[in-house]
Amino acid sequence: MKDYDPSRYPAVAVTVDLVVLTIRDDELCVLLVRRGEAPFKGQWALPGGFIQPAEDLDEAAARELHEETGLSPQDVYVEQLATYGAPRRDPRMRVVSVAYLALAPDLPAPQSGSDAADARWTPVASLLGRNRRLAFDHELILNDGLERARSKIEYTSLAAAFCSAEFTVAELRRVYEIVWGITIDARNFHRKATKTIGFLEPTGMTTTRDGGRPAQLYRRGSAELLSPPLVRPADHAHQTNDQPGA
Amino acid sequence: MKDYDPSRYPAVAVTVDLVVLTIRDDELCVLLVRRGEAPFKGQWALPGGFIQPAEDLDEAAARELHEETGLSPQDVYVEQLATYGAPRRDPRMRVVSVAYLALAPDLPAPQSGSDAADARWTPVASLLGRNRRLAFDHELILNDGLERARSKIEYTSLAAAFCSAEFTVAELRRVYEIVWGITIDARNFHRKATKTIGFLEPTGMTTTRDGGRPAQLYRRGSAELLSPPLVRPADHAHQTNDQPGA
DNA sequence: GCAAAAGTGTTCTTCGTACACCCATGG
DNA sequence: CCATGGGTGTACGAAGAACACTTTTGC
Repeated sequence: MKDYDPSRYPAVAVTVDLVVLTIRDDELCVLLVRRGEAPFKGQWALPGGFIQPAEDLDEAAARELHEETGLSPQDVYVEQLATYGAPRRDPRMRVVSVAYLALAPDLPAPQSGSDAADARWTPVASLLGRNRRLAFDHELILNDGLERARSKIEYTSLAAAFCSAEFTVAELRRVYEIVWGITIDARNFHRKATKTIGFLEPTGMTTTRDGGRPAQLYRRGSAELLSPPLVRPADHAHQTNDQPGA
Repeated sequence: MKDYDPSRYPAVAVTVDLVVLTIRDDELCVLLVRRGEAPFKGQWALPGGFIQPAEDLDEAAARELHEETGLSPQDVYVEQLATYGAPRRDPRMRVVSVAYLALAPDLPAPQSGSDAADARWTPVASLLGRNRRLAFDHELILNDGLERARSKIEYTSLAAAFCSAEFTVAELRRVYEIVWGITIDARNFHRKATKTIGFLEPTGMTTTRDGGRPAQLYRRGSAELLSPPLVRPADHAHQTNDQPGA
């Protein structure tokens, strides 16, 4: 960052794009918006927008998230994912996009969308062999976000971000099963989750909403990191760019 | 990314900054350059510079790395770290900086520096209680890079990126000991490292450069991910933003 | 031979997995 | 009283930690 000569450098626009994940009807879903203008008019894209002069990147992500979903940051886990800046990723001009990953519980209203014309929760499984691709390089960003989420619930307590404020051990286990696409022994999971200190905080209440014997209700505990982690079988490598934390 | 009205959005400059780490004389060191102009004139900063019109972010990082160290990307591991864009992090104008983490073996020439006036390998330990702070928010970026590196060598084979092309198990163990700041049982480490398939590739050669009985020389294996990982004791949380991979 | 580092074997304990079994509710 | 899911006990085997011990060099 030496001599800055504006004539040598083109105008660069900086945007934030959001990979907002939730679990609906036992499926992992991502929030997509339909583009109203060119380029990629009519195609689905990740929600996002330009950063504003006075806001930090995290603030821009929180603002966009609120505009698209009506959610405030305390209800949702948000972390920076990665930044994408290939020269021609947007045909109009040079756009560098800072992507964020957000994990939300199943939302009462699908999306309020004070802003976006058409926003929708889309099961990620339905995007795999799809004809209609996502706009820009959003498919790449989405895949990076998915891998980050899959890897991060191993060693952090983030899986609880997919659950509502009070949840049962079985509901938490369903999160792992859906995000990882595997089945987990309910009894061993129960033992491990309840014995990991700081992971689950008992409320003293019970529920029978899942049928059968009443289950204890828990809140998210204070622990950020799980040690030992909850490891998934070593079939797919966890390969992304997030270290634990952020 | 709806209506783009340039008048509503200020000019934004995008830079890449590099956290280049190596091990010299049994210390973890970072490459710093001394700033020749205001702001922060005379202070130490991470190397970096503006992105150019036709290059992707990764290319910009590789170019800056080559300019500062003379190293080409195949000698060094490089991955994107995170992006920093607080409104006034650079007093001159709005600058969004995409930070990269690079891990290099101990370099024959400290730095060639065809470009930077004054570049130096600085032990990170010497930066802790230091009076002279780093320029901009580079201390924050450096800390994020350090935590990423510490966490990433647990579950990837990246520790070998700190070693020269051919290395012994003991030299690899020293990397872990230095980066994590702990001591590791040499015998158990040897067993674990040599039995992790894809981690080490035997060359058939031996060396006595570390004294004692001759040691086998190995090359970096093909494995990116280590399973099971080499876990450090659970004192400090590994908290960053890198998932394995990248 | 002695120091120093490489490398192997063994023991102990901890932890994950599999699964038998009991508990508490709704219908 | 039976189906359903919640929750506990236990046995087996794999893997990590600690450390005794052997190997191969330089001096």
